[in-house]
Amino acid sequence: MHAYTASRISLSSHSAQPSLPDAFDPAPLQPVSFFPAGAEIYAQGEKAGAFYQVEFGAVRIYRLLADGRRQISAFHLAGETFGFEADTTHHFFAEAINATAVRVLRLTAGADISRQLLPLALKGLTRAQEHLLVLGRQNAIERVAAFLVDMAERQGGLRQVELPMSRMDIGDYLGLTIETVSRVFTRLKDKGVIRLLSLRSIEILKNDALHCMSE
Amino acid sequence: MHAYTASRISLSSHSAQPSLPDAFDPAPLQPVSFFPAGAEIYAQGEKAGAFYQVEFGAVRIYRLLADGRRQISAFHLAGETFGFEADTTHHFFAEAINATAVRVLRLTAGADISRQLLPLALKGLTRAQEHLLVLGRQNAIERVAAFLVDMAERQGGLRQVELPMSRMDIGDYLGLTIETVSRVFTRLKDKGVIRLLSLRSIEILKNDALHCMSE
DNA sequence: CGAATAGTTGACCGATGTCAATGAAGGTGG
DNA sequence: CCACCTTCATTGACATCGGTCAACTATTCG
Repeated sequence: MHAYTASRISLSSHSAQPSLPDAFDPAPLQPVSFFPAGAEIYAQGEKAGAFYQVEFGAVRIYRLLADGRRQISAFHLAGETFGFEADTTHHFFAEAINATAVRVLRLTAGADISRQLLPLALKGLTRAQEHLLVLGRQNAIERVAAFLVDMAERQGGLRQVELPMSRMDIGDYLGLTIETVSRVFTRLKDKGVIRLLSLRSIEILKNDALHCMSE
Repeated sequence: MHAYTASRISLSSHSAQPSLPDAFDPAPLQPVSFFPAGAEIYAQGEKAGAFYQVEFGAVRIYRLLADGRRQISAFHLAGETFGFEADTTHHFFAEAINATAVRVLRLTAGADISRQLLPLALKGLTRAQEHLLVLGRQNAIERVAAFLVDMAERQGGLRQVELPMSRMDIGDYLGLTIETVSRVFTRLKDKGVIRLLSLRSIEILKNDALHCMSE
Protein backbone atom coordinates (compact mmCIF):
# COMPACT_ATOMS: atom_id res chain seq x y z
CA MET A 1 0.00 0.00 0.00
CA HIS A 2 1.85 3.02 -1.27
CA ALA A 3 0.55 6.49 -1.97
CA TYR A 4 1.05 8.66 -5.02
CA THR A 5 1.06 12.34 -5.60
CA ALA A 6 -0.17 12.78 -9.13
CA SER A 7 2.54 15.08 -10.44
CA ARG A 8 0.57 17.21 -12.80
CA ILE A 9 3.50 18.52 -14.74
CA SER A 10 1.38 18.46 -17.85
CA LEU A 11 3.77 20.31 -20.09
CA SER A 12 1.80 22.83 -22.05
CA SER A 13 3.12 21.62 -25.35
CA HIS A 14 -0.57 21.08 -25.83
CA SER A 15 -0.08 24.35 -27.63
CA ALA A 16 0.27 22.44 -30.87
CA GLN A 17 -3.47 22.29 -31.51
CA PRO A 18 -5.21 25.67 -31.87
CA SER A 19 -8.74 24.50 -32.71
CA LEU A 20 -8.34 22.21 -35.65
CA PRO A 21 -10.62 21.22 -38.46
CA ASP A 22 -13.01 18.70 -37.01
CA ALA A 23 -12.36 15.95 -39.51
CA PHE A 24 -10.42 12.78 -38.97
CA ASP A 25 -7.43 12.51 -41.20
CA PRO A 26 -5.83 9.10 -41.57
CA ALA A 27 -2.60 10.67 -42.80
CA PRO A 28 -0.21 11.60 -39.99
CA LEU A 29 -1.07 15.28 -40.10
CA GLN A 30 -2.46 15.37 -36.60
CA PRO A 31 -0.83 17.37 -33.83
CA VAL A 32 1.86 15.77 -31.72
CA SER A 33 2.15 16.51 -28.01
CA PHE A 34 5.29 16.00 -25.98
CA PHE A 35 5.34 14.90 -22.38
CA PRO A 36 8.33 14.66 -20.06
CA ALA A 37 8.77 11.66 -17.76
CA GLY A 38 5.92 11.42 -15.30
CA ALA A 39 3.69 13.95 -17.02
CA GLU A 40 -0.03 13.34 -17.08
CA ILE A 41 -1.60 12.87 -20.49
CA TYR A 42 -5.12 12.70 -19.16
CA ALA A 43 -6.77 12.06 -15.81
CA GLN A 44 -9.67 9.97 -14.63
CA GLY A 45 -12.83 12.04 -14.79
CA GLU A 46 -11.57 14.31 -17.54
CA LYS A 47 -13.58 14.76 -20.67
CA ALA A 48 -12.50 12.33 -23.36
CA GLY A 49 -12.64 13.34 -26.99
CA ALA A 50 -9.57 11.98 -28.66
CA PHE A 51 -7.37 8.97 -28.84
CA TYR A 52 -3.63 8.83 -28.93
CA GLN A 53 -0.87 7.10 -30.79
CA VAL A 54 2.55 6.81 -29.22
CA GLU A 55 5.24 8.27 -31.50
CA PHE A 56 8.11 7.52 -29.15
CA GLY A 57 8.41 6.83 -25.45
CA ALA A 58 6.03 4.82 -23.30
CA VAL A 59 2.74 5.39 -21.52
CA ARG A 60 1.11 3.79 -18.48
CA ILE A 61 -2.66 3.53 -18.07
CA TYR A 62 -3.77 3.14 -14.48
CA ARG A 63 -6.39 3.51 -11.85
CA LEU A 64 -6.10 4.36 -8.16
CA LEU A 65 -7.94 3.18 -5.09
CA ALA A 66 -8.86 5.70 -2.41
CA ASP A 67 -5.89 4.71 -0.25
CA GLY A 68 -3.39 5.11 -3.06
CA ARG A 69 -3.10 1.54 -4.28
CA ARG A 70 -2.48 1.65 -8.01
CA GLN A 71 -3.22 -0.83 -10.75
CA ILE A 72 -1.62 -0.27 -14.12
CA SER A 73 -3.91 -1.88 -16.67
CA ALA A 74 -1.66 -1.38 -19.67
CA PHE A 75 1.60 -0.06 -21.00
CA HIS A 76 1.69 1.45 -24.46
CA LEU A 77 4.87 1.55 -26.51
CA ALA A 78 5.75 3.29 -29.76
CA GLY A 79 3.15 2.71 -32.45
CA GLU A 80 0.40 1.63 -30.07
CA THR A 81 -2.89 3.41 -29.61
CA PHE A 82 -4.83 4.23 -26.45
CA GLY A 83 -7.31 6.63 -24.90
CA PHE A 84 -10.68 5.58 -26.36
CA GLU A 85 -13.47 5.34 -23.82
CA ALA A 86 -16.94 3.88 -23.59
CA ASP A 87 -18.49 7.25 -22.81
CA THR A 88 -17.25 10.83 -22.96
CA THR A 89 -15.25 10.58 -19.73
CA HIS A 90 -11.83 9.10 -19.06
CA HIS A 91 -12.06 6.25 -16.57
CA PHE A 92 -8.30 5.97 -16.13
CA PHE A 93 -5.16 8.01 -15.85
CA ALA A 94 -2.58 8.10 -18.61
CA GLU A 95 0.97 9.20 -17.87
CA ALA A 96 4.17 9.36 -19.86
CA ILE A 97 6.70 6.97 -18.36
CA ASN A 98 9.62 8.60 -20.12
CA ALA A 99 9.93 11.55 -22.45
CA THR A 100 7.12 10.69 -24.81
CA ALA A 101 5.43 12.03 -27.89
CA VAL A 102 1.85 11.15 -28.73
CA ARG A 103 -0.11 11.97 -31.84
CA VAL A 104 -3.53 13.25 -30.87
CA LEU A 105 -6.33 11.93 -33.04
CA ARG A 106 -9.52 13.87 -32.41
CA LEU A 107 -12.74 11.93 -32.45
CA THR A 108 -15.42 13.03 -34.82
CA ALA A 109 -18.99 11.88 -35.19
CA GLY A 110 -17.78 10.40 -38.48
CA ALA A 111 -19.26 7.06 -39.40
CA ASP A 112 -16.05 5.30 -40.24
CA ILE A 113 -14.34 6.25 -37.00
CA SER A 114 -15.92 3.21 -35.39
CA ARG A 115 -14.63 0.99 -38.15
CA GLN A 116 -11.11 2.14 -37.34
CA LEU A 117 -11.56 2.07 -33.60
CA LEU A 118 -13.32 -1.27 -33.29
CA PRO A 119 -10.31 -3.48 -34.05
CA LEU A 120 -8.22 -1.45 -31.61
CA ALA A 121 -10.87 -1.75 -28.93
CA LEU A 122 -11.22 -5.48 -29.50
CA LYS A 123 -7.46 -5.93 -29.37
CA GLY A 124 -7.38 -4.04 -26.09
CA LEU A 125 -10.25 -6.13 -24.76
CA THR A 126 -8.45 -9.37 -25.55
CA ARG A 127 -5.25 -8.08 -23.98
CA ALA A 128 -7.07 -7.01 -20.82
CA GLN A 129 -8.84 -10.35 -20.53
CA GLU A 130 -5.57 -12.21 -20.94
CA HIS A 131 -4.07 -10.00 -18.26
CA LEU A 132 -6.96 -11.01 -15.98
CA LEU A 133 -5.77 -14.59 -16.21
CA VAL A 134 -2.29 -13.52 -15.14
CA LEU A 135 -3.52 -11.48 -12.18
CA GLY A 136 -6.17 -13.92 -11.09
CA ARG A 137 -4.42 -17.25 -11.44
CA GLN A 138 -0.65 -16.97 -11.83
CA ASN A 139 2.04 -16.75 -9.19
CA ALA A 140 4.83 -14.21 -9.02
CA ILE A 141 7.31 -16.03 -11.27
CA GLU A 142 4.67 -16.78 -13.89
CA ARG A 143 3.54 -13.16 -13.87
CA VAL A 144 7.01 -11.75 -14.39
CA ALA A 145 7.79 -14.36 -17.04
CA ALA A 146 4.56 -13.55 -18.88
CA PHE A 147 5.39 -9.87 -18.68
CA LEU A 148 8.86 -10.36 -20.12
CA VAL A 149 7.55 -12.61 -22.90
CA ASP A 150 4.97 -9.97 -23.78
CA MET A 151 7.50 -7.15 -23.77
CA ALA A 152 9.88 -9.20 -25.89
CA GLU A 153 7.17 -9.97 -28.46
CA ARG A 154 6.12 -6.34 -28.65
CA GLN A 155 9.72 -5.39 -29.34
CA GLY A 156 10.07 -7.73 -32.28
CA GLY A 157 11.06 -10.87 -30.44
CA LEU A 158 14.68 -9.89 -29.99
CA ARG A 159 16.85 -11.34 -27.27
CA GLN A 160 17.43 -7.94 -25.76
CA VAL A 161 14.38 -6.31 -24.21
CA GLU A 162 14.14 -2.72 -23.05
CA LEU A 163 12.00 -2.04 -20.01
CA PRO A 164 11.10 1.64 -20.08
CA MET A 165 9.27 1.41 -16.76
CA SER A 166 10.44 1.17 -13.15
CA ARG A 167 10.16 -1.88 -10.91
CA MET A 168 7.29 -0.14 -9.18
CA ASP A 169 5.46 0.22 -12.49
CA ILE A 170 6.05 -3.45 -13.21
CA GLY A 171 4.78 -4.36 -9.75
CA ASP A 172 1.69 -2.21 -10.15
CA TYR A 173 1.06 -3.84 -13.52
CA LEU A 174 1.46 -7.39 -12.22
CA GLY A 175 -0.25 -6.94 -8.86
CA LEU A 176 3.03 -7.46 -6.98
CA THR A 177 5.30 -5.35 -4.81
CA ILE A 178 8.63 -4.00 -6.04
CA GLU A 179 10.38 -6.33 -3.64
CA THR A 180 8.73 -9.40 -5.13
CA VAL A 181 9.46 -8.21 -8.67
CA SER A 182 13.07 -7.68 -7.70
CA ARG A 183 13.35 -11.10 -6.08
CA VAL A 184 11.88 -12.80 -9.13
CA PHE A 185 14.31 -10.97 -11.42
CA THR A 186 17.12 -12.23 -9.22
CA ARG A 187 15.80 -15.78 -9.34
CA LEU A 188 15.51 -15.69 -13.13
CA LYS A 189 19.02 -14.29 -13.29
CA ASP A 190 20.37 -17.00 -10.96
CA LYS A 191 18.69 -19.68 -13.07
CA GLY A 192 20.40 -18.28 -16.14
CA VAL A 193 17.11 -17.50 -17.86
CA ILE A 194 17.81 -13.78 -18.20
CA ARG A 195 20.73 -11.43 -17.81
CA LEU A 196 20.49 -7.86 -16.56
CA LEU A 197 22.40 -5.62 -18.94
CA SER A 198 21.30 -2.61 -16.92
CA LEU A 199 18.33 -1.84 -14.69
CA ARG A 200 16.12 -1.12 -17.67
CA SER A 201 17.51 -3.60 -20.13
CA ILE A 202 17.54 -7.39 -19.99
CA GLU A 203 18.73 -10.13 -22.27
CA ILE A 204 16.73 -13.33 -22.58
CA LEU A 205 19.15 -16.26 -22.45
CA LYS A 206 16.67 -19.14 -22.30
CA ASN A 207 13.67 -18.18 -24.33
CA ASP A 208 12.01 -21.59 -24.09
CA ALA A 209 12.39 -21.70 -20.33
CA LEU A 210 10.85 -18.25 -20.04
CA HIS A 211 7.90 -19.18 -22.24
CA CYS A 212 7.47 -22.34 -20.23
CA MET A 213 7.41 -20.43 -16.96
CA SER A 214 4.77 -18.03 -18.25
CA GLU A 215 2.66 -21.19 -18.73
CA MET B 1 -5.09 -25.64 -8.49
CA HIS B 2 -8.03 -27.64 -9.70
CA ALA B 3 -8.59 -29.39 -13.00
CA TYR B 4 -11.54 -29.27 -15.30
CA THR B 5 -12.99 -31.60 -17.83
CA ALA B 6 -14.69 -29.40 -20.38
CA SER B 7 -18.07 -31.07 -20.55
CA ARG B 8 -18.90 -30.67 -24.18
CA ILE B 9 -22.59 -31.27 -23.87
CA SER B 10 -23.20 -28.73 -26.61
CA LEU B 11 -26.89 -29.35 -27.12
CA SER B 12 -27.57 -29.37 -30.80
CA SER B 13 -30.37 -26.85 -30.56
CA HIS B 14 -28.01 -25.03 -32.88
CA SER B 15 -30.54 -26.38 -35.32
CA ALA B 16 -32.45 -23.11 -35.16
CA GLN B 17 -30.40 -21.41 -37.88
CA PRO B 18 -30.76 -22.94 -41.36
CA SER B 19 -28.54 -20.55 -43.35
CA LEU B 20 -30.05 -17.12 -42.88
CA PRO B 21 -30.07 -13.96 -44.93
CA ASP B 22 -26.65 -12.45 -44.53
CA ALA B 23 -27.82 -9.11 -43.25
CA PHE B 24 -27.85 -7.84 -39.71
CA ASP B 25 -31.31 -7.14 -38.45
CA PRO B 26 -31.66 -5.05 -35.32
CA ALA B 27 -35.13 -6.42 -34.73
CA PRO B 28 -35.11 -9.62 -32.65
CA LEU B 29 -35.62 -11.91 -35.60
CA GLN B 30 -32.36 -13.75 -35.13
CA PRO B 31 -32.18 -17.39 -34.13
CA VAL B 32 -32.16 -18.30 -30.47
CA SER B 33 -30.11 -21.22 -29.16
CA PHE B 34 -30.76 -23.01 -25.90
CA PHE B 35 -28.09 -24.45 -23.67
CA PRO B 36 -28.52 -26.54 -20.54
CA ALA B 37 -26.44 -25.89 -17.44
CA GLY B 38 -22.76 -26.41 -18.17
CA ALA B 39 -23.09 -26.56 -21.95
CA GLU B 40 -20.41 -25.00 -24.07
CA ILE B 41 -21.46 -22.10 -26.28
CA TYR B 42 -18.10 -21.78 -27.94
CA ALA B 43 -14.56 -22.89 -27.24
CA GLN B 44 -11.17 -21.26 -27.39
CA GLY B 45 -9.71 -21.75 -30.85
CA GLU B 46 -13.07 -22.11 -32.58
CA LYS B 47 -13.90 -19.94 -35.52
CA ALA B 48 -15.74 -16.80 -34.43
CA GLY B 49 -18.36 -15.27 -36.64
CA ALA B 50 -21.19 -14.15 -34.47
CA PHE B 51 -21.96 -12.44 -31.23
CA TYR B 52 -24.55 -13.37 -28.68
CA GLN B 53 -27.18 -11.73 -26.56
CA VAL B 54 -28.40 -13.48 -23.44
CA GLU B 55 -32.17 -13.92 -23.51
CA PHE B 56 -32.36 -15.64 -20.16
CA GLY B 57 -29.92 -17.50 -17.97
CA ALA B 58 -26.27 -16.66 -17.40
CA VAL B 59 -22.98 -17.22 -19.20
CA ARG B 60 -19.39 -17.44 -18.03
CA ILE B 61 -16.44 -16.43 -20.21
CA TYR B 62 -13.18 -18.03 -19.19
CA ARG B 63 -9.74 -19.17 -20.05
CA LEU B 64 -7.71 -22.13 -18.82
CA LEU B 65 -4.07 -22.63 -18.02
CA ALA B 66 -2.36 -25.86 -19.05
CA ASP B 67 -2.68 -27.31 -15.55
CA GLY B 68 -6.39 -26.57 -15.32
CA ARG B 69 -6.39 -23.31 -13.43
CA ARG B 70 -9.31 -21.29 -14.68
CA GLN B 71 -9.93 -17.56 -14.80
CA ILE B 72 -13.43 -16.36 -15.51
CA SER B 73 -13.09 -12.96 -17.12
CA ALA B 74 -16.77 -12.13 -17.20
CA PHE B 75 -20.29 -13.22 -16.39
CA HIS B 76 -23.09 -12.22 -18.73
CA LEU B 77 -26.66 -11.95 -17.53
CA ALA B 78 -29.93 -11.48 -19.40
CA GLY B 79 -29.77 -8.65 -21.89
CA GLU B 80 -25.99 -8.54 -22.05
CA THR B 81 -23.92 -9.18 -25.16
CA PHE B 82 -20.73 -11.16 -25.61
CA GLY B 83 -18.68 -13.14 -28.08
CA PHE B 84 -17.04 -10.54 -30.32
CA GLU B 85 -13.36 -11.10 -30.96
CA ALA B 86 -10.40 -9.18 -32.27
CA ASP B 87 -9.82 -11.67 -35.05
CA THR B 88 -11.76 -14.58 -36.49
CA THR B 89 -10.93 -16.94 -33.64
CA HIS B 90 -12.40 -17.26 -30.18
CA HIS B 91 -9.76 -16.63 -27.52
CA PHE B 92 -11.97 -17.78 -24.65
CA PHE B 93 -14.53 -20.35 -23.69
CA ALA B 94 -18.17 -19.47 -23.19
CA GLU B 95 -20.46 -21.75 -21.18
CA ALA B 96 -24.00 -21.58 -19.99
CA ILE B 97 -24.07 -21.47 -16.21
CA ASN B 98 -27.73 -22.43 -16.00
CA ALA B 99 -30.33 -23.25 -18.58
CA THR B 100 -29.71 -20.35 -20.92
CA ALA B 101 -30.99 -18.96 -24.18
CA VAL B 102 -28.85 -16.75 -26.38
CA ARG B 103 -29.81 -14.89 -29.51
CA VAL B 104 -27.16 -15.44 -32.14
CA LEU B 105 -26.34 -12.32 -34.13
CA ARG B 106 -24.30 -13.21 -37.19
CA LEU B 107 -21.57 -10.81 -38.17
CA THR B 108 -21.69 -9.36 -41.62
CA ALA B 109 -19.17 -7.25 -43.49
CA GLY B 110 -21.75 -4.49 -43.14
CA ALA B 111 -20.37 -1.04 -42.43
CA ASP B 112 -22.62 -0.19 -39.53
CA ILE B 113 -21.84 -3.37 -37.65
CA SER B 114 -18.83 -1.67 -36.15
CA ARG B 115 -20.91 1.27 -35.07
CA GLN B 116 -23.11 -1.09 -33.08
CA LEU B 117 -20.30 -3.23 -31.81
CA LEU B 118 -17.90 -0.46 -30.80
CA PRO B 119 -19.83 0.75 -27.73
CA LEU B 120 -20.22 -2.85 -26.58
CA ALA B 121 -16.52 -3.52 -27.05
CA LEU B 122 -15.58 -0.33 -25.22
CA LYS B 123 -17.95 -1.16 -22.38
CA GLY B 124 -16.37 -4.58 -22.11
CA LEU B 125 -12.92 -3.05 -22.17
CA THR B 126 -13.74 -0.70 -19.32
CA ARG B 127 -15.26 -3.53 -17.31
CA ALA B 128 -12.22 -5.73 -17.86
CA GLN B 129 -9.85 -2.95 -16.85
CA GLU B 130 -11.84 -2.28 -13.71
CA HIS B 131 -11.71 -5.96 -12.92
CA LEU B 132 -7.94 -5.80 -13.28
CA LEU B 133 -7.86 -3.36 -10.38
CA VAL B 134 -9.86 -5.79 -8.27
CA LEU B 135 -7.63 -8.77 -9.08
CA GLY B 136 -4.39 -6.85 -8.88
CA ARG B 137 -4.86 -4.72 -5.83
CA GLN B 138 -7.79 -5.75 -3.65
CA ASN B 139 -7.94 -8.32 -0.87
CA ALA B 140 -10.49 -11.08 -0.50
CA ILE B 141 -13.16 -9.07 1.31
CA GLU B 142 -12.87 -6.17 -1.10
CA ARG B 143 -13.12 -8.53 -4.05
CA VAL B 144 -16.27 -10.23 -2.83
CA ALA B 145 -17.80 -6.90 -1.83
CA ALA B 146 -17.02 -5.45 -5.26
CA PHE B 147 -18.55 -8.52 -6.88
CA LEU B 148 -21.75 -8.25 -4.88
CA VAL B 149 -22.04 -4.52 -5.55
CA ASP B 150 -21.60 -5.18 -9.26
CA MET B 151 -24.14 -7.98 -9.30
CA ALA B 152 -26.61 -5.85 -7.36
CA GLU B 153 -26.23 -2.94 -9.77
CA ARG B 154 -26.67 -5.18 -12.78
CA GLN B 155 -29.89 -6.49 -11.27
CA GLY B 156 -31.40 -3.07 -10.85
CA GLY B 157 -29.94 -2.16 -7.47
CA LEU B 158 -32.44 -4.19 -5.50
CA ARG B 159 -31.73 -5.42 -1.99
CA GLN B 160 -32.10 -9.02 -3.07
CA VAL B 161 -29.43 -10.30 -5.42
CA GLU B 162 -29.52 -13.58 -7.30
CA LEU B 163 -26.23 -15.35 -7.84
CA PRO B 164 -26.71 -17.75 -10.73
CA MET B 165 -23.17 -19.10 -10.40
CA SER B 166 -21.53 -21.48 -7.95
CA ARG B 167 -18.95 -20.54 -5.30
CA MET B 168 -16.34 -22.05 -7.54
CA ASP B 169 -17.37 -19.76 -10.39
CA ILE B 170 -17.20 -16.78 -8.05
CA GLY B 171 -13.78 -17.89 -6.87
CA ASP B 172 -12.51 -18.33 -10.41
CA TYR B 173 -13.85 -14.88 -11.28
CA LEU B 174 -12.26 -13.19 -8.27
CA GLY B 175 -8.98 -15.10 -8.26
CA LEU B 176 -9.83 -16.82 -4.96
CA THR B 177 -10.56 -20.36 -3.81
CA ILE B 178 -14.06 -21.54 -2.94
CA GLU B 179 -13.00 -21.79 0.69
CA THR B 180 -11.98 -18.15 0.82
CA VAL B 181 -15.18 -17.06 -0.93
CA SER B 182 -17.18 -19.07 1.56
CA ARG B 183 -15.32 -17.61 4.53
CA VAL B 184 -15.84 -14.05 3.28
CA PHE B 185 -19.56 -14.71 2.80
CA THR B 186 -19.68 -15.92 6.39
CA ARG B 187 -17.82 -12.85 7.64
CA LEU B 188 -20.17 -10.52 5.78
CA LYS B 189 -23.10 -12.45 7.19
CA ASP B 190 -21.71 -12.26 10.74
CA LYS B 191 -21.17 -8.52 10.37
CA GLY B 192 -24.80 -8.16 9.34
CA VAL B 193 -23.88 -6.75 5.93
CA ILE B 194 -25.66 -9.46 3.98
CA ARG B 195 -28.10 -12.25 4.65
CA LEU B 196 -28.14 -15.57 2.83
CA LEU B 197 -31.67 -16.31 1.71
CA SER B 198 -30.44 -19.45 0.01
CA LEU B 199 -27.16 -20.57 -1.48
CA ARG B 200 -27.78 -18.64 -4.67
CA SER B 201 -29.66 -15.68 -3.28
CA ILE B 202 -28.50 -13.00 -0.89
CA GLU B 203 -30.05 -9.91 0.63
CA ILE B 204 -27.95 -6.80 1.14
CA LEU B 205 -28.70 -5.42 4.58
CA LYS B 206 -26.06 -2.69 4.78
CA ASN B 207 -25.60 -1.28 1.31
CA ASP B 208 -23.32 1.56 2.42
CA ALA B 209 -21.06 -0.78 4.34
CA LEU B 210 -20.80 -3.07 1.33
CA HIS B 211 -19.94 -0.19 -1.00
CA CYS B 212 -17.41 1.03 1.48
CA MET B 213 -15.74 -2.38 1.66
CA SER B 214 -15.50 -2.61 -2.10
CA GLU B 215 -13.42 0.62 -1.77
C1' DC C 1 -34.78 -41.95 1.36
C1' DG C 2 -30.10 -42.15 -0.01
C1' DA C 3 -26.31 -40.83 -2.77
C1' DA C 4 -23.88 -37.34 -5.03
C1' DT C 5 -22.68 -32.68 -5.25
C1' DA C 6 -21.94 -28.19 -3.27
C1' DG C 7 -20.81 -25.42 0.55
C1' DT C 8 -18.84 -24.51 5.20
C1' DT C 9 -15.50 -24.69 8.76
C1' DG C 10 -11.07 -25.66 11.00
C1' DA C 11 -5.96 -26.51 11.30
C1' DC C 12 -1.93 -25.67 9.20
C1' DC C 13 1.39 -24.00 5.66
C1' DG C 14 3.56 -21.21 2.31
C1' DA C 15 3.89 -17.38 -0.93
C1' DT C 16 3.96 -12.80 -0.92
C1' DG C 17 3.62 -8.42 1.62
C1' DT C 18 5.77 -5.34 5.11
C1' DC C 19 9.46 -3.15 7.29
C1' DA C 20 14.12 -2.03 7.39
C1' DA C 21 18.88 -1.85 5.98
C1' DT C 22 22.07 -1.84 2.31
C1' DG C 23 23.68 -1.04 -2.34
C1' DA C 24 23.66 0.93 -7.06
C1' DA C 25 22.59 4.49 -10.35
C1' DG C 26 21.80 8.89 -12.08
C1' DG C 27 21.42 13.91 -11.79
C1' DT C 28 23.21 18.38 -10.12
C1' DG C 29 26.18 21.72 -8.74
C1' DG C 30 30.64 22.98 -7.26
C1' DC D 1 34.97 15.85 -13.85
C1' DC D 2 34.02 14.44 -9.47
C1' DA D 3 31.44 14.34 -5.12
C1' DC D 4 27.32 14.44 -3.17
C1' DC D 5 22.63 13.60 -2.82
C1' DT D 6 18.46 11.67 -4.21
C1' DT D 7 16.05 8.12 -6.12
C1' DC D 8 15.63 3.41 -7.35
C1' DA D 9 16.67 -1.38 -6.68
C1' DT D 10 18.17 -5.33 -3.95
C1' DT D 11 18.31 -8.21 0.00
C1' DG D 12 16.99 -10.03 4.54
C1' DA D 13 13.89 -10.93 8.62
C1' DC D 14 9.47 -11.42 9.84
C1' DA D 15 4.25 -11.16 9.56
C1' DT D 16 0.06 -12.19 7.33
C1' DC D 17 -3.39 -13.32 4.12
C1' DG D 18 -5.07 -16.67 1.54
C1' DG D 19 -4.25 -21.54 -0.14
C1' DT D 20 -4.27 -26.50 0.91
C1' DC D 21 -5.99 -30.46 3.00
C1' DA D 22 -9.44 -32.63 5.47
C1' DA D 23 -13.67 -33.25 8.00
C1' DC D 24 -18.23 -32.08 8.38
C1' DT D 25 -22.87 -30.21 6.85
C1' DA D 26 -26.39 -28.88 3.68
C1' DT D 27 -28.71 -29.25 -0.55
C1' DT D 28 -30.29 -31.29 -4.61
C1' DC D 29 -31.70 -34.91 -7.47
C1' DG D 30 -32.77 -39.50 -8.60
